Amino acid sequence: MLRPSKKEEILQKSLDIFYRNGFHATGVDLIVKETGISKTTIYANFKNKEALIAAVLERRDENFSCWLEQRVNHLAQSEQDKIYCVFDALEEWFNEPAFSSCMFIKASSEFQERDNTFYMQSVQHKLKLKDYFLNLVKLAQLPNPELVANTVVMLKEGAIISAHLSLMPHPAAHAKTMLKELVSNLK
Amino acid sequence: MLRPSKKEEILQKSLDIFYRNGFHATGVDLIVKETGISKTTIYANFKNKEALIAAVLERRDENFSCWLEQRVNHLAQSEQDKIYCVFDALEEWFNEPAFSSCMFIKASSEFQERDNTFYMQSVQHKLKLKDYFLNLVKLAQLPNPELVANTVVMLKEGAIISAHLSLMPHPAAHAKTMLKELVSNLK
DNA sequence: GAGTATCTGTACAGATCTGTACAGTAATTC
DNA sequence: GAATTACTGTACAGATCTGTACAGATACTC
Repeated sequence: MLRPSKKEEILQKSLDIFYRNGFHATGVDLIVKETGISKTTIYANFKNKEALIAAVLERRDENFSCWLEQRVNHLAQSEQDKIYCVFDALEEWFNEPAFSSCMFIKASSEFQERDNTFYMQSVQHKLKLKDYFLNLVKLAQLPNPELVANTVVMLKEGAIISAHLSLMPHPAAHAKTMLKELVSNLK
Repeated sequence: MLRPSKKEEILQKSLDIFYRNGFHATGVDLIVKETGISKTTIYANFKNKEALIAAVLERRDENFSCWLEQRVNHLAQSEQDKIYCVFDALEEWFNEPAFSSCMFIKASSEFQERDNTFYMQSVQHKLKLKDYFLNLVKLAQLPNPELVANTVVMLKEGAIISAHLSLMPHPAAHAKTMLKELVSNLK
């Protein structure tokens, strides 16, 4: 059996490299160079580059969902507050030096066919988050939770693009304000 | 002198191919195959693939801005209505069979370095549209035009991603509703 | 410490990609 | 209709990319 630590190392470092450098633009030789792990070992752990990308996206999905939930739980003062704290967490993310848009927006930009595995993984990630938002909205006992969850999705995606392209200052804060105003109209 | 029509043909058809297939994933040989124009002629008109992409993005910027302005002018019942009709135009765009996200979101996904030419072209395109929205907001005599223009940008980008990944039904209509509610709170 | 599993390094096959060379063809110009 | 200009087609150099082969080194196991 291969030791799990090597596979983990390849996965984690590849995640960074693909996030930073893109999918098509990143060759396996670059991963070899930046990880210091031989190409033979990489191909012993992952059938091919596609399998590595699939694993990277799966891991990213877990990492991001987990991180977001933890930050929201930490930042929120109450159950009602959680849905708004999503945007405080986003602001933290945008302010990280390594922030460079959302990995799944980038994946679905490079792999656009509807039947492409990576495109579908991207959709699944976004729908999973939408479902999480739906739960938070219900937790806050807001009316019309499906609609509000869609609102949160729209604001989140808009904020990510706005942050990535520096289209405005503090996009997440602005999105949070927008959400609060929209919710106050519902009541 | 080369006839302008060939250069035009290369440019227009390349635009479609890059939009559909991505930048890294599209080789010059594919452009040769799909245009029926020889590689020699392509390289006679464009110094290299980079120059072709730059020209494609420039053209896309012109096409999209022009198309949006025309659709808004056609759809709007009044000057005050124009800013909201941006989202009616977006809905039309999303419903086109060939719709596949925004070319500049995709360009900035594939070319992420801040000093990359294509990344910068993408930012410029988005800022140009933001300026157009600012003018429409002022035309509608809304308070705090800078803020509302940012709101429009955020909703537009969020709607594009939501449409591309099919995260909800009618994202543009939802965004339009959101904008109207937010504006009604300002007054 | 012998044997086994894991990893490295290099080398390379085969595909693909950018960009160029060049001979020949079609169209324009004078 | 001769000369120039624009375009095609093929071929290819050189770089790069995926994936494999294989010999040797290193670490783990009993």
